[in-house]
Amino acid sequence: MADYDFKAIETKWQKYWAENGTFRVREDDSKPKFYVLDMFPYPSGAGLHVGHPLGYIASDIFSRYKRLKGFNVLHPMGYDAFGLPAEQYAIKTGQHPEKTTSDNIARYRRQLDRIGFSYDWSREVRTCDPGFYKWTQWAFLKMFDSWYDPDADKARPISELVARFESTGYNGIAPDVWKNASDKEKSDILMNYRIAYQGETSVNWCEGLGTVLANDEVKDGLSVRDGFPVEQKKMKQWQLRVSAYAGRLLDSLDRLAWTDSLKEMQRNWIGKSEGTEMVFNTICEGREMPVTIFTTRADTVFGVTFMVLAPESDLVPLLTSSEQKEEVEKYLKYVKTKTERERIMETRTVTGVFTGSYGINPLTGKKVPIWISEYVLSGYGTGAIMAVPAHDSRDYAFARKFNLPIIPLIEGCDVSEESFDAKEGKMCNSGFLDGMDVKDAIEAAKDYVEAHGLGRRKTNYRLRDAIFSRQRYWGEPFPIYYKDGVATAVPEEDLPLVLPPMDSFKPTGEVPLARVKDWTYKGYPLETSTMPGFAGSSAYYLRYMDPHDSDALVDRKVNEYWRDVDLYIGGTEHATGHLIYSRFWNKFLYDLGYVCEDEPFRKLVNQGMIQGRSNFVYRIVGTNTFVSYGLKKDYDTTEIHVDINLVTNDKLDIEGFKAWSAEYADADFVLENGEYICGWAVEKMSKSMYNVVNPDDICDTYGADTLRLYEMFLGPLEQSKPWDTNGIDGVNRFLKKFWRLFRDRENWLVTDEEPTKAELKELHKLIKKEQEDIEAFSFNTTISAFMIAVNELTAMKCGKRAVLEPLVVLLSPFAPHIAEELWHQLGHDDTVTFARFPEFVPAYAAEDTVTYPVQFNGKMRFTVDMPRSASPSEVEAAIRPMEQTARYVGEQKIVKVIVVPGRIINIVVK
RNA sequence: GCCCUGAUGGCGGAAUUGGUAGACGCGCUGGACUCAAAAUCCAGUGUCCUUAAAACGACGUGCCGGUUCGAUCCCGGCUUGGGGCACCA
Repeated sequence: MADYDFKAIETKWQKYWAENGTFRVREDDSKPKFYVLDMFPYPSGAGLHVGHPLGYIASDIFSRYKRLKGFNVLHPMGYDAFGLPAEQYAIKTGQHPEKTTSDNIARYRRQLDRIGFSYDWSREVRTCDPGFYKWTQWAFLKMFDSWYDPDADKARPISELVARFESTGYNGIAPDVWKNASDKEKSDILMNYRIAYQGETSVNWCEGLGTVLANDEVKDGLSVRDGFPVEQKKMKQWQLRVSAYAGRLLDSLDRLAWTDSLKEMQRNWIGKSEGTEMVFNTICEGREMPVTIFTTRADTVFGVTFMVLAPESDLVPLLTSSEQKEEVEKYLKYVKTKTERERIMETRTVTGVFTGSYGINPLTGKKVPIWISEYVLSGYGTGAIMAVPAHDSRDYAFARKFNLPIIPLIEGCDVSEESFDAKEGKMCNSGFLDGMDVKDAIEAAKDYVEAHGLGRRKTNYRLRDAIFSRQRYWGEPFPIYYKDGVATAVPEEDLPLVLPPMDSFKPTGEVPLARVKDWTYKGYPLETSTMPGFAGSSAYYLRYMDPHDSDALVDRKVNEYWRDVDLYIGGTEHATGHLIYSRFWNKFLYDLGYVCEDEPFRKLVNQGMIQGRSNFVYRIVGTNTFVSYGLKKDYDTTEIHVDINLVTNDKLDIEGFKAWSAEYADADFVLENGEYICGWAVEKMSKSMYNVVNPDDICDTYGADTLRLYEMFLGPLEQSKPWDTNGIDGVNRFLKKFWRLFRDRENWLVTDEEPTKAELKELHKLIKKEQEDIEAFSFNTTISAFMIAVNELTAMKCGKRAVLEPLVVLLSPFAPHIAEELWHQLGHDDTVTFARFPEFVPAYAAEDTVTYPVQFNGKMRFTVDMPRSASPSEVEAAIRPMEQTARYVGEQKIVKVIVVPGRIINIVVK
């Protein structure tokens, strides 16, 4: 093996690692643990493109680095295989999801294996595997069997709640009421408390997908998957009481080493707002009824000129007068016909209808009309608001449209054109609040309301309970059956409840499982919905710890060893979905004592997206002539995507292009400098733009080590960037140079000679740099440092074992195949994976210069570098010309320069 | 509208976070080796002025201003790319 033959090397070591189980791990108390996790992929039909492995490469480098540092590293991989996309793909290709999923998985695995990851594949999980989803179902049953105790602020077994109902009563349910209730009534009462519960609410119904969706699966009124319109519908669905955990999910964010932007996204999603609930008495045709509203601006209560109800509010029928009934019904009908998307698009159109009833302002006793409008949401607060048009832009727009009065409450504010929403200024027209600063007035008003029994302080969250059922086939069946209409748990010992085989599962309006004959348990009908995609991904990180355990999700002892994920790498797109759900899921399991950490992911790094880099050719309109990029301004041209495989460094392979499509077979070209230069643009990587780069192709032409190095060299991990093959030769060249450091065409060059000082310096500079950079996730700069070191050592003709051996270890996290080969060639029998990370000796890396802090009259101002050998008088001579710089101190003259050799320069000025 | 982020040569990106801006790589130019090419190696490469060439000098981190002896970095105001949230009372 004279030259660097990456193909032979990579095949050889991938086989070796697999056969020897090199990356198997087990609990080992003699070593500190480290858990590195990738967000497991959804095995889609398109296979991996070059963007997918970016995060995996980074986490693999970190895992390998930690192993060298002596950690026991858990680094697993698996597949998120249940859910809508797999089912949609299966329907599109006319195959069974089970088949497409396992085909896709096999394909993914083949692609992943080529890149040389150090996964412990013996721990692989698949969410669609009954052995896995047994524990998804189990967790659901635990949630079904628990309630959230607000006093303890944690989940507890529902049996404790039942005991309370029986003995002392709770929440208005007296012991007698409970005892006399029927099974059905008891079940209905408990449903209001269970963590996993069935409830009738307004849900996102997606006709195109034939199922309901959770909030994070909907964007701009369209389904995230396939972009079908979504409408609000009242339906009875299984839900998870995520909202009960809103406060804890928010508070413990502070403890996590996540990026600020991601934490901010979660904070926004949880949406905490502290305000006041206030009771307004209402009158409808003589009948009186209290209505509670929520506001964050209790200080503006003197400016209330009307009230508004959400169209879906339960209060609407109670507060509609007979006179207005027709108008109201017309309006409700109109609201119903609008899809969620239309509602969003028309945020500026103001609609509404008067109910015919009135509310009484509890502070002023003033009577105000009650309206209905879609700008008030039924799901937030109480579904009813007090409207203060002067200081809320939405109320303002409504008041203008329907000619309702506007009363300004802040001195000097101008509300003739728009409302004054800012929380600043002095109050007026506000009774006892007059003259107060707004911020103080808010507090004073809250105090007043509480003191006079008109309401109470209340914290609201925007986070909603998660809709947990899907009217689809490819998901976990609910372990629930209906005994005389009462939802009942399938006993734990009968799990998993296996998804029944079906040939046709296309959405027909009827839920697929309802078409399965004998979908029953002990003769009772089973729940026919299945669980959503996020169910299986909510606790998979726990299952990796103990993937083959049939008695527990994770054994308590094993869990106490691995505890939590130390480093989690994945995309930001999961910020409001998976990353909320699994935190919730984990906290729930923690409450019940099944896991020992209440947060699952200690540190989280978001890798950026890799975008495609498309190339264009320019056809002169109406001809079959193509003009090179630099000359196209002289012609009227059409831009056409060209397959990037026909382009090298933006130069078109003209013959290849002609052969690409019959249409271009006899095309003409207007060249510049004898070449056809293509234009380019950054776009999403997709087949239709002919810009998809397959990692397999890179492995074929350059090798996996080059691919790994190059993906990291492209730029900072977190940043999104286009894939640009233009620079890949550089890192490939580096590996070849690295190889030649060890041997020339015929011989191995490594000797046992003592290294020189200069050689040791290069090595130790690199050790230091790599250590610092990897810990900071700055892999691109490490690679730069490597290139410098290799260039230097090549120039020195360094063939010293004492330098080259540690160098191999340093390279192994980045380019494991070549490192493994060289490691063995150097005479080692063990694998480089468990070599020791070379120890940094500062003395070797020490610079020949000394950095002196320069002080003026004892105050540090700047630093100056001087050769280590310089004598104090030489240093002083070098400093003297800085007199000009010294002028700012106020005096013009350097009186004295004090040099403490190797330490400090103090310049005394007068 | 609100909240995060970014903006540095022809390109991707460095810069010990207030101390020599442009590391490293790509590309480009010239040279060596070769019959030739590929591969490899060497040198040069921010802009402008001066020059045979350089040195020296001036200007340079999206724009305008500020703080500082000194600003890619800190402050204020804009322009602009990317992402998130959006009738949440």
